[in-house]
Amino acid sequence: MDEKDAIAMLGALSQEMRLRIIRYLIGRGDDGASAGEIAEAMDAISSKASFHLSALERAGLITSERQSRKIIYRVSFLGLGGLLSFILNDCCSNHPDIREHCGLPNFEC
Amino acid sequence: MDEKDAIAMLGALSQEMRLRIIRYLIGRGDDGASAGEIAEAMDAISSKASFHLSALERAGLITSERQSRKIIYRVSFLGLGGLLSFILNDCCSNHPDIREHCGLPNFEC
DNA sequence: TCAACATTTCAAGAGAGGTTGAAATATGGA
DNA sequence: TCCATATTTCAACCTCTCTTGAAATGTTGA
Repeated sequence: MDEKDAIAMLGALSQEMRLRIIRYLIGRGDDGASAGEIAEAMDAISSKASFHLSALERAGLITSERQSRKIIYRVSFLGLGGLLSFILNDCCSNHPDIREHCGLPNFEC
Repeated sequence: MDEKDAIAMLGALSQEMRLRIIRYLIGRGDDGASAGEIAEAMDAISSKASFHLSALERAGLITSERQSRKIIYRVSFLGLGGLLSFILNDCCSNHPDIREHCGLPNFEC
């Protein structure tokens, strides 16, 4: 996870429908959801949902797996965790007391 | 910190120079840095730096304070912490074991 | 008040990103 | 093979963002 990856992930998350998709997929857990289910849940036409799903996948925030006719999307905990670590470490490595300002519990960075 | 605020912050961070400015200002700590120092550190013309500084300030990620002729910018630990909390809580509230996937130490969400 | 300094604002142009409907691709079952 | 289903790709259009140089604003000291 370098700076370029982080910028791509931040950009992918900074869009209303994409953030809603991430939240929806987190709620679905390991089951994930098909592109059609996601489009319906977002109240969006298929091409719009597909556009945003591919943006999220390109950024490494979700994964896809074909199951017969459907394509199942799942949130990538690895990707999301990597982004959080990037921000936290960029934060904490330079300034040890930032954690406190962040309202986050104490832990080693 | 609602969804709109988070999207604005994520969008503000998802740009190379703005992310570099944040990292630079974190390194400067409470002293902060003037617009001119930041522009020089970023190797950017003043209007370009000013454009990105105002984007970061609008998003709540940095603060500004005039000191005679100069304007001192500082990273907003409150803002940055709020964004982290938003992502973490959105994450953890729905799915308690995501922390583990994130590679983050254990703590209460 | 005037000049130098520090920074922002503005307008214009280039480029990236988002939305839409239609067409294309892929899959499974009759 | 043919049809229905599921999803993506494409092109067109619009909007938003970024960059640049020039002009405007605010501040200090002579």
